Amino acid sequence: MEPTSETPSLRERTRRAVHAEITDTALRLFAEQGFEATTVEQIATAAGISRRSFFHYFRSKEDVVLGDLEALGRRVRDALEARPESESAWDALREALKTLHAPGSGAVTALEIADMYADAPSLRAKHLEKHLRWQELFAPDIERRLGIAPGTTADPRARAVIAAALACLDTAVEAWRESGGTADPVDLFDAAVAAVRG
Amino acid sequence: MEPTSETPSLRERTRRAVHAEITDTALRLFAEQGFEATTVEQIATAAGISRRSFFHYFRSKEDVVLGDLEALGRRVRDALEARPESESAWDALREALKTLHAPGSGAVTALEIADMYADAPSLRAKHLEKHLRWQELFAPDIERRLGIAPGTTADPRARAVIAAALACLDTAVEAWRESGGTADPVDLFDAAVAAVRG
DNA sequence: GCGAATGCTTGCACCGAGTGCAACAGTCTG
DNA sequence: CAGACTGTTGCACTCGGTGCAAGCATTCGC
Repeated sequence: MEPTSETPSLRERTRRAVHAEITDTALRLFAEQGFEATTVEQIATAAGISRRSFFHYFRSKEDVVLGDLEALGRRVRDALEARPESESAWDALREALKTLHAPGSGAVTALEIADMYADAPSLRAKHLEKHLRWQELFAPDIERRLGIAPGTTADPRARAVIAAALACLDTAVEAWRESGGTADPVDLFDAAVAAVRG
Repeated sequence: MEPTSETPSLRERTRRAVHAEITDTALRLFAEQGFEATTVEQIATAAGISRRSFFHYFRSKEDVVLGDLEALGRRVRDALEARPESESAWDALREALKTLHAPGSGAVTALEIADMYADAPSLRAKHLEKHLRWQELFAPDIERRLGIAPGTTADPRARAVIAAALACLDTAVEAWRESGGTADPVDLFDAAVAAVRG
């Protein structure tokens, strides 16, 4: 066992460093020549590791861009569960999703990331795939807010509401990208949600 | 040029026959051993053609299952545009999407297809990808119903509503699959839509 | 501090999806 | 029948991704 909260042990530190190095290198290459045109071979070489090692750090090329959407999902879920008990499913979801509107540090801008999504179908695909996991992650809370018994068999309602909210998020981001980053993403998101709720 | 509406010419007929043969063979294999466990090699051999020829008929392995979602999308769009002018975006979409609830002929049941989706991420991925095309296909009509000027730059609303409706469809189908095909898909869909609309 | 267990890197061989190309066989037209 | 056209096929290749085993560094127990 390693110390989990102590100094992260040399191994852990180098691991994180390599991870960061790969991420930076890859994102730079993606931004320069496009996601699909960049091979794992190139990334590995540029990052100073072997092709094989790349796959020890990332399960797929897409995962470099996606980052840790798993952890992000948990953060949103926590924000969701922190919303007032009385708040409606939609309101709680909308506010919880706004916590995603974060700084965006790093040399590669959020706009460039959005551009990658725009011309790489496989990237969009894995992104949407992660959203399906979020559905299950948020479902318990949303079921409660909708007044659905937790064990209800095959009830599409909670998942539908969550999927709809995530669709609002994605269309808002896409619209923001199309605006060249000039529009306010939160406004776009709110507009999308309002339109969906009729 | 070939006659487009005449007797479809031998070539065209054999082409269709081979297409159908591949589809049947592939779906049977998928149902038997699973989508991912089935290789294109196997399908081609079982269908009596070469691996290379398979890719002359289908762009990808997934396309065999997806069928012609392009054409299906156009049919839904036509149904959408046929809805009364005065109908709201949501109502029109909901009713138009119900036209998808069709017979389902063929040796492989709709339930088996749904099962394939359930355990093949790449299949889900391409499916969702097609939905993005549908978004653009339905957008003009929905923008009109929402009272948005057609040329409006980067407005997420129409696409958000469409994506939300499609999400309802997908979650309804998924819930139907989980019920083992016992629940009524149309009821599930209506319930999902009602929940999303708050 | 030493040896052993552990973990990371790497090369290698392999698989499966998908593509470009060129040769070949069948069909259709003049 | 000759020539244009179209579909089939094999071949070689690219790329993402995985299993395996050898080698090297680190870490842990004594």
